[in-house]
Amino acid sequence: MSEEFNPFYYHQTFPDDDQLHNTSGGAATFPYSGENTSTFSTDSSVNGLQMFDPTLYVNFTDFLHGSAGGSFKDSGKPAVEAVCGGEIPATPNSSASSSSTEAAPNDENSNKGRKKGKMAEDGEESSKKEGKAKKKKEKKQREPRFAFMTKSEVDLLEDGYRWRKYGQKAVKNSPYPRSYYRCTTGKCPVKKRLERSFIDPSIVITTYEGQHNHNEPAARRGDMAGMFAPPSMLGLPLPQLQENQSFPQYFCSYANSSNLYYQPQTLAQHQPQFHQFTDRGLLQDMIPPVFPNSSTENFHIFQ
DNA sequence: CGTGTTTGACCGGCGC
DNA sequence: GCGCCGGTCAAACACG
Repeated sequence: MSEEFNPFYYHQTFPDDDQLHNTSGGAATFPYSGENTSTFSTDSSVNGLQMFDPTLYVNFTDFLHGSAGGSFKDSGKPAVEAVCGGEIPATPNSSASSSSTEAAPNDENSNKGRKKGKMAEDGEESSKKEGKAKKKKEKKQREPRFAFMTKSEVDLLEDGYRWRKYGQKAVKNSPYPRSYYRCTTGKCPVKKRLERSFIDPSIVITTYEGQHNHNEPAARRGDMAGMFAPPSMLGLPLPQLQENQSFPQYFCSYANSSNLYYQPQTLAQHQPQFHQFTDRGLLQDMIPPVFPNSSTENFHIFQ
């Protein structure tokens, strides 16, 4: 494995969203760095995640290890850094909230419809069928998902929310299992999955699904809230490019069925999300992330 | 005792 | 219809 963080870039798509899969390639010019024109391809995928060829993204590495970014290897402590990718609905604000409110009851229904498990011996048939019939009515809709990768020695990264693990499964073709977590705050529908990349085991792939229905992360220790959670998952407005930004250090993108949105951010913006762990997992000089109001207007679009 | 994890069974979708 | 697979359930367990 290379010593440097290899910014594989994952981009989440829905299984039935083949528009993006049909995209054979494209080109992007990164703002503020005229010569940084890269191509991208979407011909490979892993577990439903589009995987961008990292070799085409040398400039990402430059961004991530740019002058202001510093080295992530300059201490013996576990280091973390992240590249994120994801998908937002066509109208991020409205549909995001509606989808989350829709999903909560759905989830409950499905749980009730099932219940039981190995304990079932007697008159289970009826309830089983009931559950099936209910299920059949409407195809379960996928929540918007947002995947990003973090180079970290710890699997479960502190993101300010409280999570309960509810499952673990072996991942096909990977020696590393996938863990399933649910947000434990109230009836929050958000789930996340964690798995290590089998390509580079030092990388943790985190996939968030759904939107938190509570504004504030349930700050547990008040230290790292919001560190690794993508802004959209925090219920925060998406970050906005500013006039005086000169060096994008952090790359964040979203895609819907027709467009891939991306947005570089300044170090100042992403700094709260990129830093070293100390041995206690605490951070010094923590400042809250600042995400000015924004919309997809502020994103650049691959077409 | 409350909270969180482990783990085998179960469910439903999907491809063959 | 069958088997595979990803996702989820929930009892048992661990721990503070």
